[in-house]
Amino acid sequence: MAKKQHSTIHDIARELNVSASTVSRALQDNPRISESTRMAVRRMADQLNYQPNVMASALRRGSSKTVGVIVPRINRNFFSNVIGGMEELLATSGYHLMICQTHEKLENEVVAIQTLINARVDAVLLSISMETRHNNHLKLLTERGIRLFYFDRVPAGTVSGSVVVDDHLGAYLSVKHLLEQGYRKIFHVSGMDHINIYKSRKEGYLQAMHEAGIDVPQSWILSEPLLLEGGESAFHTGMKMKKKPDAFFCSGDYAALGILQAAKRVGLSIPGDLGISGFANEPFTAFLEPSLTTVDQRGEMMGQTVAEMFLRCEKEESKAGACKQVVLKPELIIRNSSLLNR
Amino acid sequence: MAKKQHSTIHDIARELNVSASTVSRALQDNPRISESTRMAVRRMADQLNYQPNVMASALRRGSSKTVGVIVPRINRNFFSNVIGGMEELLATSGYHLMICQTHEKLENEVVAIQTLINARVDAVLLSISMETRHNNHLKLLTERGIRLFYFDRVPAGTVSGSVVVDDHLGAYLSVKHLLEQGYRKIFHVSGMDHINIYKSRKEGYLQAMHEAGIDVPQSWILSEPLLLEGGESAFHTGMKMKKKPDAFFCSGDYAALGILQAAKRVGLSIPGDLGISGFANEPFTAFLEPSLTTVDQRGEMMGQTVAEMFLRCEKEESKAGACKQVVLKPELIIRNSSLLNR
DNA sequence: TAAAATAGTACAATCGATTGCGCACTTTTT
DNA sequence: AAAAAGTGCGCAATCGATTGTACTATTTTA
Repeated sequence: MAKKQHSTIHDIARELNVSASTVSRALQDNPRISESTRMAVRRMADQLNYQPNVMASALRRGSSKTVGVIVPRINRNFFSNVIGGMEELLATSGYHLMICQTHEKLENEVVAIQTLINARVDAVLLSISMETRHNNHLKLLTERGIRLFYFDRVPAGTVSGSVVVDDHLGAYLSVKHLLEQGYRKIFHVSGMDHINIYKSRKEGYLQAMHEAGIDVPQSWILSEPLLLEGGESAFHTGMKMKKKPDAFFCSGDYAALGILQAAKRVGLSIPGDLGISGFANEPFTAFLEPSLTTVDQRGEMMGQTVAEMFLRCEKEESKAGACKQVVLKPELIIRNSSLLNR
Repeated sequence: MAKKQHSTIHDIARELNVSASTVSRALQDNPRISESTRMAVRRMADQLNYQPNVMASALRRGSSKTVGVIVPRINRNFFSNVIGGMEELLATSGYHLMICQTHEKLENEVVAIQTLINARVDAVLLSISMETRHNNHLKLLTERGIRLFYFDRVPAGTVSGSVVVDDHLGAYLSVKHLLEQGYRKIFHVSGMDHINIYKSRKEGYLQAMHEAGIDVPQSWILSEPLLLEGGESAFHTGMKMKKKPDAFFCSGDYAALGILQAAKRVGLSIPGDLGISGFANEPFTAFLEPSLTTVDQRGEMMGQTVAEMFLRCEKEESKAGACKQVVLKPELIIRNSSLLNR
């Protein structure tokens, strides 16, 4: 089978006895081209099944119609939702996604940034890795005039465009709900403080507790990896204390699951003996027994919102820094793991 | 802040008083360039922080160092695992991923193909949508000399390079396990037959049943959408029959979950009264009560394998068609929903 | 009616890297 | 010592689209 060549504007030009520049302008609806030739060009273009070579045009104008996305892991429910949301919006505006994973390693993040710079992406949408504490590598982007937008995980002190969910509020609502159910000794399993989201969740927790007039001793806040094992370990730490918790608010669903499993193993009833709430609304939380109260982070909407923000900035030629910071409202999803009085 | 320009091979050439072509060749380790100039070029390159413009080189050589990936949905556990696997491998070889979703619509698949052609991707890795029954749109790819590899969902009669999991075997193992547990009237909730994976799973089911000397009437095979509701509906259909099922083998985990929930709602004990097994090893299956027996499809490995296949073909200049079809071994994960005699 | 404005195109340079061909010089072969 | 082979590099064309400038009619204005 002969390899069919892509046709170019020159092919169209030759067929029509005009110049390539005329074809180029006609296809861009440049007003300097007469209606008649514009039409002729269009007709010939799809007769030849012309498809513009994006690389040629990208090379010329310096913009690739591609945006880079950097996430810790693609195969994490939240992030794949975000990416899904982005793709939907950007695809309709003719943009492509280029996706990189950091696996929570700063080193990979640096490489990814470099890669995306080389690919001459028009913008980078980033959720920083756990290890990221400075932003020297991000300066490379702004130096090259590549817009940078953050979502979900934003480095401390960021003023540039970003979309996050109101973690503080999510935590606050969740803890308030636990308090309303009558729980008092609510412990908190937190992540690491230098990641904004975990810090905010902790603060939301503290605010709800303070408003309820409950003094939270340091010992109630357990900093653990937000995994099954972390939850398990937090559960046992809590249960060994003289003043045992009657509920746990976790900054992650897996940690909450770890607690739930550990609690059931030692015969505690949930929510009777122990209330539990998590964070993220992982798909499995709905199917646990009891089903797990959690906070939905609006992943898909977050993706759409960042994408929208980028598109708007692109149109208005404004800087990413000038774009505001959007804060989405999280949704508290009340399920059985915290529903005492019904 | 002045926008720092990317430096080019011409900048390097000027500094060193050599020609751009020499620089280009030096950077490619072309043997016709002397060791000394090669070194000088290298040194100057990173002194100027040179980064090749991939678009320029892509334009010239007609290859973009990018591969397109088309999946039904990014935010589905299995597919995000696959993509994760691909990314890992391809990134280390300097390839980028461009990702499109079809949302199971043929129409979107056609658009995605066209998009990827325009982006001049070096290859397309595809898992077809539910609606895809012909492959006219795929011919566009081969006509343009773009390699096409399939994973997981392969159109009937495909000979080109593909990676699938042995669905037949997975189903066979699963059903055999159910039989060993003593279940006999094992019903099957299947997907649609024109998708190879569902067809294979059904055949695996049938083979295991035949080998056990059990005759499977048509009525035992329930074709339902593989969702919660589909499972629920299948459960009720089965329970209304005079000869009720004592187990269900489902081609999807969500359908299995639907059955599990429906069964529990009517007071059936699992696995005592009813055995259940699913397919896909969704994360939630491990946390159900009882935990769900299922088949793992090796998503990450599948992604790595297709990526590897592409890289190999690329190196050997062989055609995708010449690449063999790899069949991965699935892993039966036995959990409590089917574990009778312990 | 001559000058000025406008419309519609074409020319040619450009984006940055790649590559076939050829030139000059050195080394090896006969 | 002349011919052949090899080495190291530069020239210039090329990939396909974009765009500033120039050019030729045609139309409008003074």
